[in-house]
Amino acid sequence: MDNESKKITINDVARLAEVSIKTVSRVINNEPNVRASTVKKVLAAVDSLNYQPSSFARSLAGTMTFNIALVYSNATPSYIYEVQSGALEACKKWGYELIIHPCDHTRPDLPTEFVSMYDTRKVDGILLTPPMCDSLELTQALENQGLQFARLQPGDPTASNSPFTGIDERAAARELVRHLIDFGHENIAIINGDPAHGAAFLRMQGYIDAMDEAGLPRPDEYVQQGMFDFESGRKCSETLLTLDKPPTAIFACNDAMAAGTMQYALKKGLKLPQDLSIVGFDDSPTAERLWPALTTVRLPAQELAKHCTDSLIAGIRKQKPEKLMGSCSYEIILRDSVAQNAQHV
Amino acid sequence: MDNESKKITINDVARLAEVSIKTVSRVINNEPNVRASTVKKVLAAVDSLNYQPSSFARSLAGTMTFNIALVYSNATPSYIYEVQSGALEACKKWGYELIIHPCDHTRPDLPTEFVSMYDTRKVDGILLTPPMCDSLELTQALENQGLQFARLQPGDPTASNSPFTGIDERAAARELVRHLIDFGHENIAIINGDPAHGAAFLRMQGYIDAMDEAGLPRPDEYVQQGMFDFESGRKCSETLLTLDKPPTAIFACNDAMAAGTMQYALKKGLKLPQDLSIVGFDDSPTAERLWPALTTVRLPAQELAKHCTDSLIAGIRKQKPEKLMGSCSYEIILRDSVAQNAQHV
DNA sequence: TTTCAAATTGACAACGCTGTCAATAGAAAG
DNA sequence: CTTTCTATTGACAGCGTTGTCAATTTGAAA
Repeated sequence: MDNESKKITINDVARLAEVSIKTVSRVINNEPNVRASTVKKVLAAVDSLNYQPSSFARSLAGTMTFNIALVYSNATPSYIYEVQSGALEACKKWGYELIIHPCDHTRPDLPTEFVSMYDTRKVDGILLTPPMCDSLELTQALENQGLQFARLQPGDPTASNSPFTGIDERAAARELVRHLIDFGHENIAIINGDPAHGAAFLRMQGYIDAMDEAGLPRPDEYVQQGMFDFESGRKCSETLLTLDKPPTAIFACNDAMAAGTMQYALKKGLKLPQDLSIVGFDDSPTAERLWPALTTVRLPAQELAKHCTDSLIAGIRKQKPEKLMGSCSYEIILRDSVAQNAQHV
Repeated sequence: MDNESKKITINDVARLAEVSIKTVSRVINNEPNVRASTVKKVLAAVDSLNYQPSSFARSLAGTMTFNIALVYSNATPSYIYEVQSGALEACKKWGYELIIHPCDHTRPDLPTEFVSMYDTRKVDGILLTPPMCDSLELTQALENQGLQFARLQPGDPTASNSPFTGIDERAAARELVRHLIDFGHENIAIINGDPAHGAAFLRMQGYIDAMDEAGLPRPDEYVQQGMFDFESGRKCSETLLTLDKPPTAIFACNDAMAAGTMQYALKKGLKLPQDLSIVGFDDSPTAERLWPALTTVRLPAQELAKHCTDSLIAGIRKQKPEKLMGSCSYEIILRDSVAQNAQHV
């Protein structure tokens, strides 16, 4: 324990290493053109003194803030928690701080708000979560201002050439619906997600892919528009299950809506999964706690966020990211909410 | 829109207001001994220029960092999300930034880790969430170092004279168990939470209060030790429900364990709530999504965190907090997981 | 050996604010 | 109308870095 420890500055390190403070600064920042032997000397001094550069001074004097903003709007707590954990990991690796910035994605002055964070030098870049990563208006505004950002789970990666990370939502949804079909279901409905989310579109496409491949009909009334929340899941399932010819399986585009569906069905007295098979998407904590436990696809949000943040910072520092990738692998989690179609021949 | 806008500094404001930069600084920081008319002039200049002080320069030059750390360990995502939202609100109000700091509460060098955040001037204070708010070793170490902190939901508020906020967990638990008793239950078991959490102790006390008041027996085997997680809820309920004389109602000390209990019971073929009444604690998002929807007590985590953070910052700034209070009100949320005891006379 | 460009290093002035302390203005007292 | 005290204001030196640019050293070519 160091008692009476004054704050260690770059001057102390410079003195101990017998170089100028500028050279210490160069070493700290990995700048080129420093003799290897000098680097060694400085590094030795740094950790002998346990020196930690003052981020305030660095930000004030330099051009970087070493801060990244995580912006989210209208979010699922557990999703944000995972995203944040991943982003934090990447930030730690690079020595960045994560600024948490909840906002409202429907506000028209969002671009201004973000650009201002950048102009006032609060952050060096922004991590855009859904649905903001899908707003062309927003991403283009940011691009025009030369603001660095990365997109988590964008519906259309090519909508911007900023870094992005996601899973192949379309393929995952297709595979999930295919699973239902394999269980003999033919009347499969979908509860779609908030159209502001690109993911909603992709999941719907996956549904279409699987149904069309199997040559199954997709009547209009089997396509319900939800909003990714529990309540909309309930409402949509009510509509579906009171149809003359109700579906025997429902693909809810996320777990929250699947939970709503499940609760409605149970309340109505249906036996699950015998009378109705349900699948969700996300593998949220709730999924395994329901009964029957929900079959869903695991969205590795933490991993995605980590790589996305890593790419963002790498871009800012003009270095290579850990892994060059826009896509992570997903996993279908088989649980108890799907059964063989009883009406099947 | 300001095109070509250079960064506005305190100098610009001083020039416009025709005062020295020091006077602007005084106004910005609400320091005393500035003539009212001067304050007005400066304030006018400030918002005419839309001036935002540089937090870096402020932190570098002054003694405050304007940062608060939110530390958590081993946490429930939705709980942390709520806490964070509340803390963020309070921070915004005071112009502080929230530093998110996940950690491991079992590490022996936690005190050192926190003190170091303070010594290296990363933060001005720390918001301690459960179970860290209950570690005497930790709080005393922080107190000895003169580090400012506040405790969210401490088991024993008097364990430190630092600010704290919570609900009356004991009374809430008592009321909840009372509810079960009112429904004719006599064989009521409890699945206790992680003993590292003071809240677990208080909830248990509430159970004891209610049972003793009603003159009901509390056999040892009706008291199971859980860990606040889903899995432990399952395990404990298995033990309880395979007893010779199983309980007709179970008080799980949080919703996650209640969900585990519910899933086990359902899997076993019990009819809920007819065969078994279950109550939880927290009112987590999962609670309303289960079927039957869970009767529980609403823990206003966001509100608690907001006030706790407010008190923390107020203490740091040596000002009065918005509300002087250690306790918020809770609410019993009646849903569908409790039924009249069928075995009752 | 001499020469010259490139590599390496350092001196010093910002960066935008606060702390200290001295200067000034205003109010109360004589 | 002075004098004294206090409220108000300003000048200036940091805070701990990085950016700029000049100085010095090095290495290879001449």
